[in-house]
Amino acid sequence: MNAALTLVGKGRHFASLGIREVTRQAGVVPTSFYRHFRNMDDLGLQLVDELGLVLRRMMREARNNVLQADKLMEESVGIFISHVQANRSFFFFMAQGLAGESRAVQEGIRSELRFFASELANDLRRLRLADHLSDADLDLTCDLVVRTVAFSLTDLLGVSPDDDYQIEQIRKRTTRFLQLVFVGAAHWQSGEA
Amino acid sequence: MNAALTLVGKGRHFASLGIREVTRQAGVVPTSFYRHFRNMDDLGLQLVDELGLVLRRMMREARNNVLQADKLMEESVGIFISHVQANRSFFFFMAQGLAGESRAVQEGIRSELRFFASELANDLRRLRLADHLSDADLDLTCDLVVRTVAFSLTDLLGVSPDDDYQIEQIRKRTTRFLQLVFVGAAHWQSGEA
DNA sequence: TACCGTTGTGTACAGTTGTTCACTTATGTG
DNA sequence: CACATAAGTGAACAACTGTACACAACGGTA
Repeated sequence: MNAALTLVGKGRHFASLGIREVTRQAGVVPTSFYRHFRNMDDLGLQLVDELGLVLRRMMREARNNVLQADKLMEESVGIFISHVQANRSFFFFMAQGLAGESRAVQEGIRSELRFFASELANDLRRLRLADHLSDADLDLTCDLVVRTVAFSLTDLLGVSPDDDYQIEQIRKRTTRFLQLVFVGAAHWQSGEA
Repeated sequence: MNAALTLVGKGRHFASLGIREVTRQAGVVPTSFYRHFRNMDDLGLQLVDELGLVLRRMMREARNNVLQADKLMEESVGIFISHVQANRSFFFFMAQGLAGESRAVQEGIRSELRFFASELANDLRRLRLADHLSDADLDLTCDLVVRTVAFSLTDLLGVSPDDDYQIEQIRKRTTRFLQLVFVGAAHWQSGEA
């Protein structure tokens, strides 16, 4: 799994990886692959599971560090970006998988995102930051937030990890996107659709 | 190019396509490939160009059909969805390319999206629908709109093209996302960041 | 009609791929 | 220690890959 991730981190697309290639990178004979996975799809699914862990760690850190509500978005986006930097390959895999070859991997990642959005909704409820929104409208908002951040991932992975200027631009832009969404949510009234 | 697109439409990922595979699908001998393209990346780039045409057609139709501002979003999302249905393979290619293997293709698609966002900003200015926003804030809003729609693409491509119920759900959800963004834009004041 | 540039063909080759099988080696538990 | 299970090995296979080359059919223009 590390080998596959490494290759993805080097810019290869997961869908184009072969068994021999992965085992070569892992420094192991091709047949060893079958001791652990049935095929590449299987490996992909297990990577999705590990990705889930990465996302949960990120969520936990965000929850711990965002105590006062006013800096909520800046801090969260910052944490997001630093986790992406620290687990670049994983997030490459995630970005690729969203439109990937394997339906199962695709669905796995999508469901991680859904989970993330629902946890976010819980937190906002708990912090009483969304009292005027119905459950459905809060879900809508959180879904949009997660999508926006997920799309920023594409930007982030497109620039070199030490191009601090560009990363800062992405950070600011993403933060403003979220502010825009929350301003929308603050003035949202259910009936208006 | 049609052959490659067909394979992508069948669920294959562009990055995993080979020259022989594509020529086989095209009903042509492998060597013929080199009469038209230097390699698969080259083919991808030419597909991006054609994708540009598809997007421009879509934009034109949206401009013609959205005369009264009140139904702007419903109509636009509808047009978007019908174009996706009519050019499914192209949009598969686009969704894949955003996190694809070839940096050039990736940048090409991204620049199509930027163009799209800037045209959208022009239109909104022209229709005087965004008079209270600075140019920068209007750009921000339009960028977010385009991203949101682009992400919906992933949802749309994930469901069967004749699953009318699910498509309708996506249509409604995407529309509401856009409404949320525009409510945000309407109440946005530059200073608040 | 003769000609030329474009597209397509057939053959060839060396390298890579996924998968199989019988085998050795490592690892941790009773 | 002995032993069962897990992990890794090496050789072999047929199938497939990208690419090269010399040659043939096509289409339009002079």
